[in-house]
Amino acid sequence: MSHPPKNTAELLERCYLIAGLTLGQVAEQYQLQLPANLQREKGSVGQLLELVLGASSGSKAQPDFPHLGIELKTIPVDRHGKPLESTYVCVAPLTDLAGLSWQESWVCRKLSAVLFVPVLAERSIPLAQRQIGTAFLWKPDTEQQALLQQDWEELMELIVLGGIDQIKGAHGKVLQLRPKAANSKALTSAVGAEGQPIQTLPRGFYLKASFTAALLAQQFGT
DNA sequence: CTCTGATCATTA
DNA sequence: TAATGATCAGAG
Repeated sequence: MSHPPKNTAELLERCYLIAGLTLGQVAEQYQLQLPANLQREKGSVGQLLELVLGASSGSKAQPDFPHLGIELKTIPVDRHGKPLESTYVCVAPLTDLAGLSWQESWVCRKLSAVLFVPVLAERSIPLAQRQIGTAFLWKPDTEQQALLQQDWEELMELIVLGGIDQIKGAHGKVLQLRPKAANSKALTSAVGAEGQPIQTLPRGFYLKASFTAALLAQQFGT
């Protein structure tokens, strides 16, 4: 629907044009149907925003705005601006990990520049009435970068050493590893405790809600 | 199946 | 009620 934005300024300009509007108003402008609820099409809000802002990558494993190196994330918030959910980052690689460094990891690359679009998303509010907030571009500062790197290295070390099935969502301070699959029967290859190949649930990296809460507070003030 | 977009729903 | 583990839809 929208052309990809030429530069960051143009992207932010588009965000400001929709800030304050409801999802229903934006869907109407683009003549799109919103699902009755998110129980089935959980990703529809993100996909609507991708369309409106001109993201081009679809389901490919690369930033939403490749030319700008920017990743788009809608973030559901309550009336106080607190995140209601953790934020998915990317799938976790479980094999062929030799020599993979933080700097070249997908987590580091995707999080180098993230356009967060807050959406008021308390469950009591019908989807069409949910209001889009003021987007902001986040780049991790030195401290945030260090926290992310620490968690990533700890989690990856466990994966390399065959400890993936011991990893719980509670691991990590700001980054967590959780299932990322169609259901609990989906399987992918990984490394077992004895170094042998095993089948396990696919996992993804997520930013904990407490971390994104801090980013929102940093942006908008407590 | 893998990866994208995420939120749901049960547990602790 | 927050957090963890489970799940849904679409593109490729």
